[in-house]
Amino acid sequence: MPIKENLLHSAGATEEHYNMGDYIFRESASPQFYFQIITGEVKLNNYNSDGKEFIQNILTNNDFLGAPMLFLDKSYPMNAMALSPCRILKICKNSFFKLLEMHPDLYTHFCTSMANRLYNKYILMKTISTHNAAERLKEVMQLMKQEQENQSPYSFEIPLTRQQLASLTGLCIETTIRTIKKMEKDQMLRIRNRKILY
DNA sequence: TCATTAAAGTTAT
DNA sequence: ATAACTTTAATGA
Repeated sequence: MPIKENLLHSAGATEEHYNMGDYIFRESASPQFYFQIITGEVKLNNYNSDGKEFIQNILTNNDFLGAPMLFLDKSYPMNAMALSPCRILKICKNSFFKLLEMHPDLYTHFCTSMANRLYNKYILMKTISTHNAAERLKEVMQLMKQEQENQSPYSFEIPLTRQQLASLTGLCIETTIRTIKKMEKDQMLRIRNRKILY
């Protein structure tokens, strides 16, 4: 799914380092680069007027950041912040488009990646807007788990804090915690030293 | 069914 | 130590 590292390098990409808490880009800035995570985790988020955070997505190794906006003459609708120390490949818009033109197969793969992200976004949004707390949380966990090799029950440790889970589903943290406890009782997940196994 | 508030326990830096 | 995260309980929309 990701674009090969050496290919990006030969097209002029540079490797950027970010510390935890650093912004990669901010809401309303204008998109100038294609970013691809080598290692680390990045969240895409917004804050509402009360300061409450909504996390759009949490991205990790080999994911790209904010790429769809390169195709539009619009500013970023969200922030991107490093959740851990990150190594990220960065290449300017023009070089990126040249690269895609030179490699039509790459273009296709890239479109597929974007479509896939969009698809998951639709799934999550429909669940968040129509379903109860347990179903919302289950959907977030399911979407993360489907990337995993091992699909057997309780094999996947959710790499998110309760807080992040709440911010991804639009729930408050207390409801998130209580609902997770209830889901454990209902055998939908297990909890081992505070970590959620799904 | 879920948010809010408050208070306290736990873990990570 | 201090901040960040987790948990429980009470109350109200």
